[in-house]
Amino acid sequence: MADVAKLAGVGKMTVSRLLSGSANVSKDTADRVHRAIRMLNYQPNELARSLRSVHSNTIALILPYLYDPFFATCAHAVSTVASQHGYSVLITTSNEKTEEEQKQASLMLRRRIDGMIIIPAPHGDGYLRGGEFARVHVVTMDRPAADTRFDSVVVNNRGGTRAGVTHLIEHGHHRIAFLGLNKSLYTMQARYSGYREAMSKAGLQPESYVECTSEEATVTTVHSLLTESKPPTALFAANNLTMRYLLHASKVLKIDIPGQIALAGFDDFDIADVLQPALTVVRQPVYQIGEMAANLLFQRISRGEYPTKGHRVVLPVELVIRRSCGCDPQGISNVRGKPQAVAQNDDED
Amino acid sequence: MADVAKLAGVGKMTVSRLLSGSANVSKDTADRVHRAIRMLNYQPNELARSLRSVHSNTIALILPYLYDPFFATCAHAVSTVASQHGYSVLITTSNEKTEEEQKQASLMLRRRIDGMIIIPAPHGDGYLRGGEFARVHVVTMDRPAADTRFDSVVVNNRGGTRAGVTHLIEHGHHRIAFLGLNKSLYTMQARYSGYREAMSKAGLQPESYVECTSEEATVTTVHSLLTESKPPTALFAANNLTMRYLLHASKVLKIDIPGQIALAGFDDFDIADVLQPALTVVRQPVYQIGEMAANLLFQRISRGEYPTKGHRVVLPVELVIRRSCGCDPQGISNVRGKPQAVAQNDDED
DNA sequence: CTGTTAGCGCGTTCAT
DNA sequence: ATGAACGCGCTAACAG
Repeated sequence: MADVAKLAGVGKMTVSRLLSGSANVSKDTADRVHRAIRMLNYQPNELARSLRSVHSNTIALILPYLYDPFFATCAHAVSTVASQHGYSVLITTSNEKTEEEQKQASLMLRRRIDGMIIIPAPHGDGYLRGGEFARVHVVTMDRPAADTRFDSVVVNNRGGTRAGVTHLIEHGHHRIAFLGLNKSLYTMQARYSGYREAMSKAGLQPESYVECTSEEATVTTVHSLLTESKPPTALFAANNLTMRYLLHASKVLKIDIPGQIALAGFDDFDIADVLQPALTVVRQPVYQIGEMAANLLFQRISRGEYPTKGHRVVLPVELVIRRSCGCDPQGISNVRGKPQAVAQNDDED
Repeated sequence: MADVAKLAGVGKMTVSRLLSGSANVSKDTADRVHRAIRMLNYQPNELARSLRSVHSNTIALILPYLYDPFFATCAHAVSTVASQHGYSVLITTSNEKTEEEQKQASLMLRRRIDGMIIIPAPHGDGYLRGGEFARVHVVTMDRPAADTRFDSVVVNNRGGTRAGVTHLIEHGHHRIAFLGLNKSLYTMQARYSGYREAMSKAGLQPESYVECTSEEATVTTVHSLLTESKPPTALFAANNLTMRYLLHASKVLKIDIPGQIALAGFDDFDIADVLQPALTVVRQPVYQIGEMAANLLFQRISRGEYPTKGHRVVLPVELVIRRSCGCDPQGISNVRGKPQAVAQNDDED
């Protein structure tokens, strides 16, 4: 920068001012400076800029995995919004491990990020209460934060599941099993609650939570489930991955869907409508989750104050009825299924 | 840091040395400093550290989309390797647009990143020849770089496609169509070459490239393809997305696979083996692409020199035979299909 | 083994 | 409207 200033015959400050647009610079000198910048191919050092000013124009994004399409889509949304605000995104994966998440979070702090968006690992975000996080803006998504200071964006897990399970009940099913991943995940618990509510409301007995840990294990689990004395006649898959395990198991065990067993699940995905049969699912607004989280974060950043109470945003979901639940085939014009809004209840999640 | 030094009764340099482990510090003073650090809850400022030293311990990752599972998995690998090396990753999406990519790339440069990994948009990486990139380490993946100074990691697109198409030919098909995305993508061109080679070698006439731009358009395209005077009896989908379009079209048009039309594609994905029929695909080592790219980058960073000639690494692919090609159903033990190595040819890509 | 000096490249604060 | 100092937090280069 000193070189530019010298070449243009001005002080460094004039160059600085011109670049940040903070003060008025006469048309004449501005031109000279611009030319000098071109000549020398000058690029400002953002590092030095961040060191001097307080903000780094960088936010951190910490999530469990990147190869999960749900998380990746959230990340894409965050990245897009950040870009629009002129911010960069430092991304890291926690592999659902608290220690990794915490380690990365404090590394980010040392890098002086202006804010962070986290999909917290189960039980793990207590560290956010620590003093070092007192002066950072934090927003969590998909799962709420333990610390109520922070904003979080979640979807209507309970209501959505209730709608999905209720739909299965309306098909005449009495014994419906709920299959999910690791029980300690917030989303799994919320969805299981929705399942129990739907069953109870219909006067049915909720079954206990069935945990699917792997593709292979799920085959065994489903097999034993179906050879019980009173086997379920319908299954609800708590998320994408569970659904995949289930589909694999149903293929291996040669289960006819929806003839023998009806099926519905939480979270829509790319080829859910192309499968045989097309899957009935609760669709969540994946991109919007990330978008909303990022917007909340930038809102906080621009306000600059650290509120004592965070807000929990609950995004609505919709039931997409296709064929795996037992509904009739639909015409070509409606091959994607007709989304059906799920009543939104503000205090739900 | 000055506070820590004062509290411990030492100079700032001692603290600095202790933290970076660059020189020996006596056990005695080290303890005092450590205690002071605890007391004051001192966290080093990585920004200042980067400004002073030459390296920022940060790399940039620029890719088209994050919601594409292929790209996301590459990103996950990069993030994991970077973490192992103590590096952070600045991520951005280009949306396959050259301008966005270039803009982000130079922003990264101003942030003084130590290296960058790019999945370059078509035609777009000429800017990498610019002088500002002379002092950065760059590795591209999935697609080669225009500038031969840089390393790149690609897979055996041509050989893999040749193997897949040849397999279809061995099933007795003579008219095989090749469907892909935007023709200007490197991978599409390489795969189309492989297709033509396989056809020519078998004495068959390669069909022209069929471009699938959207789900809806593909329905129309496939329909007109199949109502030609001599319609193809087999289709090869050049990637994941094309395959999805194709599956959608085959559902809408009620095409029986593999009875009416045989099908194979490039790039395996999560539920390809669960579909009816299970898909025969060329599987590429997605995670390894990102891993290898990151390793190459860190290798370059640690060497510190900027070579004039980059190396192109070609990763092998394998043909996973399932049912959509017309092969017989396989037992449960082999439901994932049996991968079959594709002969690797060093100068292929 | 440890302290001192001198910047890294900027922006803030004062002066002009 | 512009320039000169000073300092952000840290480390490289020399001292001792």
